[in-house]
Amino acid sequence: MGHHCCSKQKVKRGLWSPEEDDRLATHIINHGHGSWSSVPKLAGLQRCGKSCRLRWINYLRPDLKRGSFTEEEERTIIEVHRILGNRWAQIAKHLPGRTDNEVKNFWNSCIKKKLLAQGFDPNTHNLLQKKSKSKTNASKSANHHRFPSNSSSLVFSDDHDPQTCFPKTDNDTELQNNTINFECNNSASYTQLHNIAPTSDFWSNEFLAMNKSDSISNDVNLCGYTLDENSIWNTSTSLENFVQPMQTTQVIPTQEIIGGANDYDLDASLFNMLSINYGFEDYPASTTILPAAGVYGGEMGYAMDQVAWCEGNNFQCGSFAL
DNA sequence: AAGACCTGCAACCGCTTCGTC
DNA sequence: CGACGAAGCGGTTGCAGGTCT
Repeated sequence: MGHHCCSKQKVKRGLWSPEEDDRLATHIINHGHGSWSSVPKLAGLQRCGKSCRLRWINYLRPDLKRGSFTEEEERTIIEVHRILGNRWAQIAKHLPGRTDNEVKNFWNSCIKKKLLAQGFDPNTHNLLQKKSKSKTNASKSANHHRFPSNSSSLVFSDDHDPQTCFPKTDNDTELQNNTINFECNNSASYTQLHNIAPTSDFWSNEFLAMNKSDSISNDVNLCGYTLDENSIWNTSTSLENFVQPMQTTQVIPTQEIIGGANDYDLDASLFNMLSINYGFEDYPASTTILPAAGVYGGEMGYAMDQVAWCEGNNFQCGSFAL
């Protein structure tokens, strides 16, 4: 079965011969590709336009880099994939001379296996978890590893449903102390406050560094950052590197949800519970994440949260979900 | 040596997005 | 605003070459 664009034509398929490559390259170098559907005819090829386009983009383009991926490229792919997922074309834009097809193949044949061998889920970049007997129990118990043993205020019992947790406060007072308090109200025995805060190292070293690098999408999937809970959340109530929010705060509206509902599990709900909605106000010359005042807004039903940061006077915002 | 199996990669397929009318 | 064609994109397939048994 041929493509839609060439179903009426008699087209050759399969591997390209050197002669075909030469015809196509010569034509495009001399005349440009214009409309791809007209390229086969103009170049004298028994191929469909779609096939010509692919051959040019993936193989004949003069600016393509040949050879194996470098370690630097590999790191870039992993980092960008952690944020963007399987958006190969977007990932390839961060690797000059590489094509989306090449990146995709490299991911599937090499990086994926490496991550699995290291115990990471290549889809989520989280640590792989052992499957338990029942889905419910599995999801409930699986989350303990996220938090360090010394984070006593963040330990939940198996009979506790994190989805019923909600921020204790919606006023500014506690936020201005750089603390985020959650209360679990489904059981009297779990009515305790949890003071958590992202560590400054996380934001400054990981998240901000990424967003300084290039034009990464505003849609930020932070699930990967939950891998090293010690570097993300701590129980400290002081965040010396955080800038105090202003009294009047612009809350960034919710943006596109990343990830599908299919992936939703207790990991997600737990992470959602611990997530923070940040709002921002113009804060000159700061590259620091700003926790906003009055950000809770009673919207914990959302399966996602927002985060934002500023670089100079440019404010960025993103959403994350699992 | 030969067949089975594995791996990497080029190419295809079908869906989505974009642009034009 | 909807229809249509072109382009873009990601998942999948098929094949050649390598490795294993």
